[in-house]
Amino acid sequence: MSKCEQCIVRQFSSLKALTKEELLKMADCKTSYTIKKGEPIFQEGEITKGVFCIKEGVCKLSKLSANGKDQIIKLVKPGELLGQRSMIIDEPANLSAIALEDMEVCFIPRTDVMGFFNNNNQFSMNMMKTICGDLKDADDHMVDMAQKTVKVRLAETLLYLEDTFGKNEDGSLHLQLSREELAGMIGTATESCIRLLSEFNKTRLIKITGKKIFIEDRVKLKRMNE
Amino acid sequence: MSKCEQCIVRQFSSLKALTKEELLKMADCKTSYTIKKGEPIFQEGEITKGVFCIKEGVCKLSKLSANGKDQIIKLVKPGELLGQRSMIIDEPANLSAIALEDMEVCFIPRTDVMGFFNNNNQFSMNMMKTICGDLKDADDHMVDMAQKTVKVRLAETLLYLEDTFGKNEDGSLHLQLSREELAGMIGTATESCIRLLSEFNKTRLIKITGKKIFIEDRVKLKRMNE
DNA sequence: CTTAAAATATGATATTTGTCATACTTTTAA
DNA sequence: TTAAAAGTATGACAAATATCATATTTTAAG
Repeated sequence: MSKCEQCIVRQFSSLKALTKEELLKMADCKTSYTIKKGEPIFQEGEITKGVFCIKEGVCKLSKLSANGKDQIIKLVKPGELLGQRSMIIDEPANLSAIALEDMEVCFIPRTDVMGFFNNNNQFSMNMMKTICGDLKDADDHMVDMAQKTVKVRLAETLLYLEDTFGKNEDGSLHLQLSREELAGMIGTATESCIRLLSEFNKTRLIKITGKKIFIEDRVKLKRMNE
Repeated sequence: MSKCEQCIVRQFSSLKALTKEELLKMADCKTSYTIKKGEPIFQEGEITKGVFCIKEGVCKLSKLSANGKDQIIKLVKPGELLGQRSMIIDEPANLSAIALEDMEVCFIPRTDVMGFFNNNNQFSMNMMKTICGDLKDADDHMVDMAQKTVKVRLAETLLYLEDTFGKNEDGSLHLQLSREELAGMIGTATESCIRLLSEFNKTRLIKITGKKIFIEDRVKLKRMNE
């Protein structure tokens, strides 16, 4: 069992407020998992009995809509926690978490997290701030969905992907989403997404080489939402 | 200065966890306001130095989008608190709060709420749960925005308005929104909203008499999102 | 290596939604 | 009380987006 004390990613989440003693205790109660690309960490409606800390790999939080399409609400990266909301209000998961890359995650049982939560004010405050940040993001995202065109949403999403997950050495977006997933992020039909990507490719806003996407003109992509 | 102890609406918010002593203290530090229909409680970007408790009247939380349209994120009713998120992460308001009816609200300064927050675990837990609930609602709402048609969103919104704010004695929706506001809730152009209302009226799903809207066929309205 | 399945791409077309113009109605203020 | 302003309504049209069909390319499985 690896030591939580030495885990770098905890610095990026609410967990950074935990004391050495708490970290030792956490190392005892946690379980580590390896999750392959495409596999779920948990599914919408499932009762999650704790919180997951992402050590490696990116996953999507999505929800199945009545029309059968998967809407992606958020992408989650190493250092972040999953399942905080469900833990606090003790409800089944509202979203599914599915690995977009091979992942390493640690599971910490509800009772233990709640223990830290009640005893360590800084920890609960951090978690609260994270959730408040998520709420702000969700509100902002909702306005975009309601008021911006698919084209603008695609432009914004491409920039977000580069800013958040970076580029490969060749300059292409590091996080590779399928066209269907990209469509799920911007909330449109897969065909519409593909069509707009082609258009962006033709107008030199991006360059597409097989599965790789290169952002060629950040300025014009940014200007689209004005 | 009225007594918080005797205020009924506090039962419906996180404030119900406060002790008698805390309520007495709160009565001392709070300020009561009357806000006329159409007036703001606070605006997007404004620094709010505390939390508002709604005693009477309904308000909308909205955000101005780049295209100049106001997207309504949430309607807030008596008993609920406003400005919790901004208080916790100490940021300017992300949304504007504007009265839809004449309102009575109490303002409680940040430092006082934070005092209760740090000393009364049940209170902070309640507030946290409220925010988690808001986050769930926002995520669900986002999926609707992205995946459902304007027609279905209108049907759902009408049912929501009846369920949440009730009917007048004549059976019409108690909360009267302008067509523009209704359009802002469902995220569409005002004309589109009006057109669909007319259609619903013709097909007897609703009945429109001047500004009044009567829901005539709940079952069919509900079935639209299938 | 070969074949089936999945993902990507594109055309044709239908549907939805937005925009602009304009008329009518209600509310507000002088 | 009346004129102006705001809100509501509707038509005509344009633009955005979805859907269905089908071709091509890529990936996965045997």
